[in-house]
Amino acid sequence: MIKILIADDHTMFVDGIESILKTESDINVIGQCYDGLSIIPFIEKETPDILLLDVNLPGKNGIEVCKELHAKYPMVKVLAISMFNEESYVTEILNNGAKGYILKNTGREELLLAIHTVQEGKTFFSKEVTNTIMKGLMNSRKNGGKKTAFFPKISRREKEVLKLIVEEHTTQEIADKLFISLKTVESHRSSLLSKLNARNTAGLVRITLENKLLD
Amino acid sequence: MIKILIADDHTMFVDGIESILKTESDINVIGQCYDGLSIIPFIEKETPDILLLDVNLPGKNGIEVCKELHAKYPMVKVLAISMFNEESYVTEILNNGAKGYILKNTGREELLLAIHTVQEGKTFFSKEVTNTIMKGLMNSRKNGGKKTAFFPKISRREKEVLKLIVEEHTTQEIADKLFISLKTVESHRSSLLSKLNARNTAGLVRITLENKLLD
DNA sequence: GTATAATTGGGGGTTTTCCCCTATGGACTA
DNA sequence: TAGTCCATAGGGGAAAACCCCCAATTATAC
Repeated sequence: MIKILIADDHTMFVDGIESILKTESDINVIGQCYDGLSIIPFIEKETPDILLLDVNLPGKNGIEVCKELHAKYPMVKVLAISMFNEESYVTEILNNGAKGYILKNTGREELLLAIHTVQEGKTFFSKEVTNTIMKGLMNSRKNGGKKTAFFPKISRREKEVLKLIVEEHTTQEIADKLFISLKTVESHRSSLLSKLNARNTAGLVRITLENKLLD
Repeated sequence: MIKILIADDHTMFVDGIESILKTESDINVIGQCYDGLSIIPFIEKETPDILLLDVNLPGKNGIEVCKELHAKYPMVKVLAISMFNEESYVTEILNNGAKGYILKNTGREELLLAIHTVQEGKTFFSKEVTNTIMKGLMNSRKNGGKKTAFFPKISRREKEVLKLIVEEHTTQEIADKLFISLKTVESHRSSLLSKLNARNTAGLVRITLENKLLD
């Protein structure tokens, strides 16, 4: 019996996968998570064999979850699911320990095949994803590694602050929401201005949206 | 027996909905379409009671399909499904004859409720969508019901100021560039804040970019 | 195991934004 | 012709953002 945990913020999608898997006698869905933050606590209570993990999750994104999970619970096999065949997503989550990557437009048969393949300790990718990985490898050989990173890495906390800035909150409001001092938020703001090379809040918001830094 | 046609390009999602609906004795899924172009031909052969229609479809998008369908086959009730609670999507597809709009993060129970409600000839919206519609209505009443602008009209000068704000210029710099007084620019800023219903510069920039107000 | 980075926080100050008020001339329009 | 919007501009004040300085603790990476 393969124990599976599903993590996706789209309820209807989670219900859908569950309905598909329910008909399989050797698969047991032991739980659902609708955001990134609840996954680790769930696994601390009950360990699944496979985690079906959406790459774009609210709270804490799939890549971060995968990283943490791979360190703490390496026996849990992560099968990443995503709407997008995005090179950056694929590469990053695979680098963080995911055993497979399938797209949301793959069918029932392929989903079951992916689950069984991953359960046997092998890796599984959708056909389209395989192509993407190939392209990625070729590019990285051409320019010798990382081609992205136009921006210095933004930390977890900075990203939280940035999100609230974009949502029109003032520094004081952000401090209250995050239970930290006004001065700390000002620190993060100033790091963000410097890292993103912005002159003011307007620039912060523009650069964030134009480069989809919060997705 | 309610006959349903599902149209969504994400196979896994289609399978999911189908699995959910299969357990209902009064619902019969008569077909699946994975792109916009195949929907009308299908309906010409076999007419469903309800079309579960994804707003973002390859080939021909959901809004166009809905429009054509509403003209040719008004008896088919369209229940729009989308990943996004986007005001423009919601308003447009409802203006083109859709009977309901639900998000992909609504659960199994709500999906069934939506189907039964629409089948009775009533309309159904997710809670979040209702709020979006309300906002849209308020805006469209303000500017006399024009469908293009969900925001009050922004004047030529205001647009110039807005552009410079997004480009990270301060009020003083904008005044110098446009050869007008600081106070005048402040006037325009404050009109913009009020018209776009923003709290601060961050909101101004976010709303501008999200709604492509400068294109 | 030692750098490096992240997170936290404070003092003190300047600049910018935001808000209230008023006001005038011109252009469009009901 | 009166009413409304637009663009212009100012006084005065409160709030927010931005800029230096600094420093402690904790992660994380190499």
